[in-house]
Amino acid sequence: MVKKGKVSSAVIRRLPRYYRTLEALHRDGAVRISSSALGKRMGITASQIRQDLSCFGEFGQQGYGYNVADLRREISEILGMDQDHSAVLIGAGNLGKALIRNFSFGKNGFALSAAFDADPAAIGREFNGVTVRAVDELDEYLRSHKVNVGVLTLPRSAAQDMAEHLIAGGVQGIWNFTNAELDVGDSGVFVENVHFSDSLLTLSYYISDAGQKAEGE
Amino acid sequence: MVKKGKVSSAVIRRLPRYYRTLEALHRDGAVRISSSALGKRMGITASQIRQDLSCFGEFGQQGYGYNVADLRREISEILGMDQDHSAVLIGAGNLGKALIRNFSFGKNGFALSAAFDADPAAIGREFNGVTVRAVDELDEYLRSHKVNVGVLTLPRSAAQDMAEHLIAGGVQGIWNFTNAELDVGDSGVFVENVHFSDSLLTLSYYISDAGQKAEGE
DNA sequence: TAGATTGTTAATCGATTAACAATC
DNA sequence: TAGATTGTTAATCGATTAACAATC
Repeated sequence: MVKKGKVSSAVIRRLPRYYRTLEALHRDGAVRISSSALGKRMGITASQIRQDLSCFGEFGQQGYGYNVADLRREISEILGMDQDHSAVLIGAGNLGKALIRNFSFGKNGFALSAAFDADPAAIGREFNGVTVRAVDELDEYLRSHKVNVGVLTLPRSAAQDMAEHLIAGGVQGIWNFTNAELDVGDSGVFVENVHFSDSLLTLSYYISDAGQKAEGE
Repeated sequence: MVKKGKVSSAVIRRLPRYYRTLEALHRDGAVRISSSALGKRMGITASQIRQDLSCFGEFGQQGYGYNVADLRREISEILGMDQDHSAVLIGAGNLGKALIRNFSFGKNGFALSAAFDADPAAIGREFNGVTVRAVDELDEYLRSHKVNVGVLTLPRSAAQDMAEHLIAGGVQGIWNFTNAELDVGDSGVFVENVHFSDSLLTLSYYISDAGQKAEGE
């Protein structure tokens, strides 16, 4: 049912939001929704929703709209949420611990299987069922376990080095919380950045004296 | 020197990255850079850089390029980094504490002046010079202090309610780390979302079986 | 000066929106 | 059936890239 050509990243970046909205609708007990109702709720056009979905298949029914549970499941499959991805986290400092304890990897289709840290004081501690190991053990761990994604929550200075270990270890993606711009060469590894700074500076622009004109998201 | 019309959000979202790159160049001792060299480093076209910058003024010199330190400062001003913004954080759980301790608000032009939490056990504790207060005191705090931005690092269930307190208290922006889609009505308050889930799901798509075609950022 | 590089205008490309026949 | 709503094609809009005169 899921066909894919080359889909633009603009479309891909909207998929998680569709998923999240459908999840909320489902939680509220909605059974069906039309593209126009969904568009109104999300603040985008019905046309865009239908156009986006048409990249992957036909999920609706004329005169009816979309079944909420079905469409949610379809999108979750498109996003690969059913593929039992595994992840390891590197850098069990404040942010790393916050992710281990509060972020639900499971709900997003990931199993967080291990965490690593360079600080001897952190090693051996366990958070939310995940034990912190010595970073020296990373290479060996990657050899003996299938790991799809490495999560980088460590100081910028160590980021590139650890990224290279992850790439050598065969990960397919890096979820990068450091401020570093990672160089993955021609490895084909996908880097998804979460740059807190960039985000706050964008906000800064819009609330600053000169940026007043443009409002909204 | 800084002129602004209505600048597209595509341009705005690139500004922090320009700033970050110029910051790195400056750290490495670079004095001047041309749009083509900067473009090569960032993986975008020289044309785009010149086009982007032209929204705000003329910062270069024919035959020379741009002075790194000057352009960095110009962009920091465009982003409002010199405007002494203040912020309060709501929700001093793991993520909130991680931000208080690790994220440099100061480097981004913000002073984090207070944190609030609903849990009595958290109240009174101090992290990185910021004391955690009872969330009941928020309204009064906002009345007696000028606060530009509220940072939401609390459970989704409480997010909308707290957003409304922030809006009533006169903030201009909300930095939202919760998974909730906030409704700010016609307040004009700008919401900048950091949706971890959306980010990880995007990564999930690109590393999943069907998403293989498209690589790179 | 000659070469390099800007800022800007024009051309291209891609993404969003509108329209509508198909059909549940 | 009649009304509603899809999937898709065409039209529009906006963003990116190319080209080039101006000039340091």
